[in-house]
Amino acid sequence: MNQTMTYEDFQRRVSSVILTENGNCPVTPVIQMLQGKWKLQIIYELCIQSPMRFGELKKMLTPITNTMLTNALKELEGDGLVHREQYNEIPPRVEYSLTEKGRDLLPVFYAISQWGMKYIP
Amino acid sequence: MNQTMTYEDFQRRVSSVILTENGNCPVTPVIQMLQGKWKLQIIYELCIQSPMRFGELKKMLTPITNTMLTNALKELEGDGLVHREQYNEIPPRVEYSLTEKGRDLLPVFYAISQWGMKYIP
DNA sequence: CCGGATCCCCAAGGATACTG
DNA sequence: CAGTATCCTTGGGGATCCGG
Repeated sequence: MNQTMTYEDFQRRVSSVILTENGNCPVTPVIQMLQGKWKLQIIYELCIQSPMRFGELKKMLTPITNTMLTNALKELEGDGLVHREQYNEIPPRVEYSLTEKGRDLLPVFYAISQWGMKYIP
Repeated sequence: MNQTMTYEDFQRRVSSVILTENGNCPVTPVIQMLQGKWKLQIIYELCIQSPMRFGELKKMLTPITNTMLTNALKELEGDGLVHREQYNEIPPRVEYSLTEKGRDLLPVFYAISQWGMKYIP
């Protein structure tokens, strides 16, 4: 998959790659899931260090606002990529980490990274 | 890269995967490049058949409007993913095809597709 | 400390009419 | 046929203030 392929090779393979049996494209929902100004950065921070508290994430992602961080984390949790662990203490403590589903995105990031290193100056 | 890895493996590898030497993340610009409601569908159509004329693309992507298709194609051409070939005939004819840079996205689509087939019901 | 609730802004998305 | 030009709508992104 890594060397440059001819257009004929590409066309021969593409239907099995980006189209499933029922005719749906599995790529679109994944791209949509990773959209949003802060999501990739949040995932990246949780890759480097995990778990992370809300305040730690906010500090790393400055100048993100509380609202934006809360919304992004909720969506990531809703998509099953991030796990939220709440401890009922005073003062409150909440820790975020990647799920297995989130960690399984690594091959995706790897492929994108390879492409980016080749084509992004 | 394909079997599930432990979180320790993941953390050990991630910095080399989604962070380059200069500290920039090469993933973000690629995701941004693929954003937009119609771009992935356009790329997909050009994978299946190429070259395609403006009207053919418009027909395949119904109910896309002229404005949206024009904008998306211009951005894709500006990013070097799509090639535009104009023939000075009457009536006018313009054909679009993927560049090598665009075809090289196949490993990315493949990785996303694998993830999607595992996690998207 | 970790958010929720509101209100605002602007760019992306889109409908419609027109043209070389 | 392959677009342009124009105007309109929508929702993601964000600032600010409030609460358990």
